[in-house]
Amino acid sequence: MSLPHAILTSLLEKPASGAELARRFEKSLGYFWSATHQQIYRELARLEEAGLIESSDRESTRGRQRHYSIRGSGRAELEQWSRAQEDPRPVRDALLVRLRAAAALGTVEVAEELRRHIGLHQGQLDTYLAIEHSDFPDGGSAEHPSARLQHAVLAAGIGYERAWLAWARDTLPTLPRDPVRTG
Amino acid sequence: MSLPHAILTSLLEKPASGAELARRFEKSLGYFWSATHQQIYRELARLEEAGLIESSDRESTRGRQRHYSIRGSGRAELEQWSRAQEDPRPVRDALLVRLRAAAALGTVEVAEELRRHIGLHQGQLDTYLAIEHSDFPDGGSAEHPSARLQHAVLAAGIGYERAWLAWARDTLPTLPRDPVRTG
DNA sequence: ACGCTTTGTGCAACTTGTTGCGCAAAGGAG
DNA sequence: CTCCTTTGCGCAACAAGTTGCACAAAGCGT
Repeated sequence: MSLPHAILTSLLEKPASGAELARRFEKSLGYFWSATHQQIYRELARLEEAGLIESSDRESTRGRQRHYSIRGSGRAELEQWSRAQEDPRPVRDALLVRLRAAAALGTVEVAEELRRHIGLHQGQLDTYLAIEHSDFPDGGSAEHPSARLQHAVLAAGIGYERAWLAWARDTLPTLPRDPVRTG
Repeated sequence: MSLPHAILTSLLEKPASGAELARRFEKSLGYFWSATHQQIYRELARLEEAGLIESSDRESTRGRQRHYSIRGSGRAELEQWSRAQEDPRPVRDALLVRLRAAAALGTVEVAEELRRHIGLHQGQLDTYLAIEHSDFPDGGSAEHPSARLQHAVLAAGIGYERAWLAWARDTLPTLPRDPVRTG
């Protein structure tokens, strides 16, 4: 899939230890490709075995910090992957399955859960906007290409959350037994 | 996760064989929870073993069609699940990882791939709109609750694709080495 | 020096999702 | 009837993702 490539990307941006990578995946990269620390450690081991990355391997470092960096072959692999064609994966949203189940059952109240999700998505949107404000203070006009791409990635997240919220706020008042609200 | 519940939902809407379910997952349900036929068969076996569904089990039906329908306990399980709280899963979009890799590499042309994805998403949007046109001809005002929910689910897909396309068309002209285009 | 907590690393087991293949039955073409 | 394709069912193997636990080292308060 693309977890190894996400790790290579992060290591290319800056070398790091496994724990540091895990922290990055909690924040920036993980917003659109999440991973647990176990996934990361396993993948780091594979990448090192494949010769794409290297580590400060003081012998028998169990419990000690290990620092990884990308090698030339890793960069080449990443370059090839980022040029390749890969179709988008279908969306997966359990909430929509539940709405459909609720429609088929006819007896389930979903408004409250929808409101809860609105809060969560609003929080995510706020996070994105805060990052945009701090990392891309100008309107995006005078950035150099690399910053533009990073900004574009962030903009995708912002656009997604806004669309989700707009849908949810349109949908909420149409649900049965739910008072009409204006978002 | 929620594959079993997606199957229960589909069986509640209408009993079916495994192949019929697989076809439905290609179409409506699978737009927001996809599954291969092997996943479906495996899950049907588990659900039957758990007593949530039942099948026309003419003994040793290898190669023959087997018809499944939901039982009372299955409906109860589905009802409980659709009432439960479950947080949304983080987005996963490999294209965004690739954009970020391209930003870090600084040497990769991504405009063409982005254009290709625009075509794919536009196709998906068209599909959704065609379904909306045929299944929900009136503006959504006079529908009964169950149809409203189904329409809301479809609207989520439409909103998602539109947001994605808007983002992509904003992003495309800002990419390096790419002529400015108006969407 | 001694515990206690936090951080970093990792194993093991499990669940979920994917890919590739095989086989049985049905149905049309010759 | 026989061949051949399509449809439905399913196994086996694998890849990806998750959960729970364990253990070593470092930092910290006492």
